Amino acid sequence: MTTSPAPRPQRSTEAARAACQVVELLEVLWERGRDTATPSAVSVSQLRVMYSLEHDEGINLRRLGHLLGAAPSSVSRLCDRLEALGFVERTPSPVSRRELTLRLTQRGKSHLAELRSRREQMLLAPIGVMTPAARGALLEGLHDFRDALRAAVPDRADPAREHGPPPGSSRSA
Amino acid sequence: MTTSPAPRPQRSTEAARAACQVVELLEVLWERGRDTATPSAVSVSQLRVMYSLEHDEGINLRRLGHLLGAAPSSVSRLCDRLEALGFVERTPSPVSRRELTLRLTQRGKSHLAELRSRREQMLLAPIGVMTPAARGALLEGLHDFRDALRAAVPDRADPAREHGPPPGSSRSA
DNA sequence: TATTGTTATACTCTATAACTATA
DNA sequence: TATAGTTATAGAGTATAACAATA
Repeated sequence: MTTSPAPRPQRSTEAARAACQVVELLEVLWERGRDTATPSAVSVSQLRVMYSLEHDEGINLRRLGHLLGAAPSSVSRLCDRLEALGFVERTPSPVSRRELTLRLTQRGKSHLAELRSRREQMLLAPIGVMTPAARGALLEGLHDFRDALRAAVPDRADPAREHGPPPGSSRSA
Repeated sequence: MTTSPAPRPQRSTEAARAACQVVELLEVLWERGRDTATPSAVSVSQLRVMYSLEHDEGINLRRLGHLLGAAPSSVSRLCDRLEALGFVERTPSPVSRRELTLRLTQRGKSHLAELRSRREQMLLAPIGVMTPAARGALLEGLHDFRDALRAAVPDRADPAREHGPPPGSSRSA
């Protein structure tokens, strides 16, 4: 008898653990040289703003706050700095005169591209010492993982969640 | 003989890009629910301190600053908070009365373990929807990638770099 | 009145410079 | 004098609360 497909949940656990370990290493590696690398360095918080604006162009400030899990006042201040850097643009909303339209500027997009390029560059050496088989497995696994994560990360400009608290709000101690 | 090993550098580039994309998603996902999840939440900065102390137990404050790429004063303040939380312990060094010995407390280690457990938990659902083959590839690829990163991330308590003073000590009165 | 964005105030993180104690 | 750690001061990120303009 063929034994059951046996989901092997421990494989998932191991993969999750490995992912955490990798991210921890990158948190240290990338953060360490963050602002020594470029003249105008943006903070992690500012970076998260830019990610969100890249994905959801033209959203308003409160919506951005929801995406980031941040208070409107925090986002307002973040946008102050990003606007001063010329990376983000605040324009009046065409639909409501009390709302803003937030957007990455071309300069902001370029900066994001450069940062990504630098980060990728830092990974090439470690990836280069891996065996071709391991490299292929990494590529395949990460692609699928990324797609699964995109589906799992909530919101991402889903206006339906404007009013309801997410179902997972169990306030158990 | 087997046909050309053909380094295929573009495979590395693709893998690096996929890694960046995954980390960006996790930066948003994990940060968003950071301090809503637990009563005593530590910031990303404090977390980096804890990672370093976990790996290099008993180092002094300046060494920790080097590992983090942070100024001694910043590290001192970070340790103030972490000590107040009961996660880090500052004791006099046995070898020099002007140095400190920094260590995670048992409570700090537990907190770290809980945080990791929560993060892993958040990944189980997305990993669970992947095909078994992709999951296996992810696991294998991440393991090797992690090992390669560990070798590539410099320092990690290498006392040889104690005296490399960054060029930039210009003092104009 | 309810909502959008901003400002007021307070606390944390970070850095440079000044300071104390030790080597 | 040089080094290890702390404190002083300042700028940035964050939150809650109060506020102005708009719906």
